[in-house]
Amino acid sequence: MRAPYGLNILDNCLTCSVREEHLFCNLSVHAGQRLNEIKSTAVYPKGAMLFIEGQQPRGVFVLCAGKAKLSTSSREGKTIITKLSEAGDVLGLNAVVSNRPYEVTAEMMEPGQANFIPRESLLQFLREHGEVAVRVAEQLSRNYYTAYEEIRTLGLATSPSEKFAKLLLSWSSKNAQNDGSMQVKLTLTHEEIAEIIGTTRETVSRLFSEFKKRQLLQLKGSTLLIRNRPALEKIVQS
Amino acid sequence: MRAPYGLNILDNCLTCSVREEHLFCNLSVHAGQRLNEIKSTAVYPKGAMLFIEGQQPRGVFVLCAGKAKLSTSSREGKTIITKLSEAGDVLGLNAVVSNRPYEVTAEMMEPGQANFIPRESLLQFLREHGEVAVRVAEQLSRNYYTAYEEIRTLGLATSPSEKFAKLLLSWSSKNAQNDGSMQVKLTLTHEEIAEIIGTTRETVSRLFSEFKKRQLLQLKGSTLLIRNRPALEKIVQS
DNA sequence: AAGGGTCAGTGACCGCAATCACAACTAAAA
DNA sequence: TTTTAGTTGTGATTGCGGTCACTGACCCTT
Repeated sequence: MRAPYGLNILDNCLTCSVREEHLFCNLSVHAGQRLNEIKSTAVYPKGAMLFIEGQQPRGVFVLCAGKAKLSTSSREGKTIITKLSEAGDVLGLNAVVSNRPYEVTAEMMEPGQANFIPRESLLQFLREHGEVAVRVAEQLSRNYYTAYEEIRTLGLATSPSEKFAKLLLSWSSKNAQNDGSMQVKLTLTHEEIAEIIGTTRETVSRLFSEFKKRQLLQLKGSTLLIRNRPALEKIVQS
Repeated sequence: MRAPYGLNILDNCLTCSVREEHLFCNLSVHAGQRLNEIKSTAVYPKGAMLFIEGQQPRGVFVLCAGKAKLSTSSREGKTIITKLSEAGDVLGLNAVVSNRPYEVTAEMMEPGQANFIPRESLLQFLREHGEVAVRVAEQLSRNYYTAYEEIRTLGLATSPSEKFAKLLLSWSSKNAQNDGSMQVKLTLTHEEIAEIIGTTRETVSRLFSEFKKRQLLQLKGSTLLIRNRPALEKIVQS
């Protein structure tokens, strides 16, 4: 079966491999079946908005394929990206649980697929399955810690170079190689990186130049190669 | 009964007036009794640390009297205050629920009193009382929204004056008067205000001077009088 | 009254990053 | 191909706010 945007629709993208620890993984058979009944799958093009900051919460989205960025904007148009989400992540959970407007905008960064679970169905489901409700609480707590990390980055780091180094390290730790250096596929524009670390596009551009000159990183096409991790760590806490 | 620090010890400061909506308010009789058994009350002097960032979570503190400030610091000593807590607030909940280190330091800003509930007792209590567990989830969600507001302030507001104006407004909205102007008791030092809005003591001092000159506020002793709320709102979104 | 401590106000200096402006480059569309 | 839109590199300029330094006000202790 062939879907638009060159994606293969997955029959049931809630299915998880055994090792995964996502919110809806490893449920009881009964809970899994019920979940399948209340979810609906859809395919989204690049740029699609799953939901927008300020909207009343309709439900949660479980990302199956593709990446999404979560962001908030001020009235004057300044935007910060607070999180990059990947397959397995649950989006909009806080808003749904607390019945407040979505606090962020979720936009697909590439074509992808997501399961949608309407608010009322989910809440009913949680009432029926206490085991899952506990998982939700844990997920909320994890979200809180992520937010707190963000606060520390924005509030404690002084210079853009410090935040940039921190970002690079967070990327490289996810893709650690066995040898010293490590590489990441760079899918973000300078503009987007700027929105993550709270600076301007030009500054990001200059930071890349500077870090290249200082042998901290290297670019081969869109592949980012971290050359000197210890030096980056030193910049972070300088 | 007379306690040190000029405080009267409250027999049971978990008791709430009917209107209050705190975490442990309006519980069932049974739950309330159980809670009383596992809590212990203590009195703290100004400057006392209830817990420190990075410590393993021992339990939660329910503030009964006095104010506390929650803060995080970087290794180099820079500090940001993320929240000012008052009577009724529950401190350390996230760390206890998720069993991660306290993410903040909680310091008494004035002499006060708090109930301590050990981690294991609380978790057991929550398992026994599903009703309360739900309340906890809601509280966690509220904490998350507070954190998100902080992110917006730090990430989207550009100038210190913007953040300062935002802070003043958040104070004045809590103490709105029927006439146009509104007043607040100012208990924070310039240094502390600086740590809230992420700038330096000197800048805060200059902001006070500037805002006084522009007729936005006025100081009578330690009483802060907001003179021109609309103008402040304009600064926030400028 | 004298001393030490914290806190507040203000001037001088200066460095960093935002802003503006423009050119070079890439990649997909016509 | 040519066009067009989006992205990136870099120079010049400038202003804001951090840093340093010092003074004065206030409070508490001795």
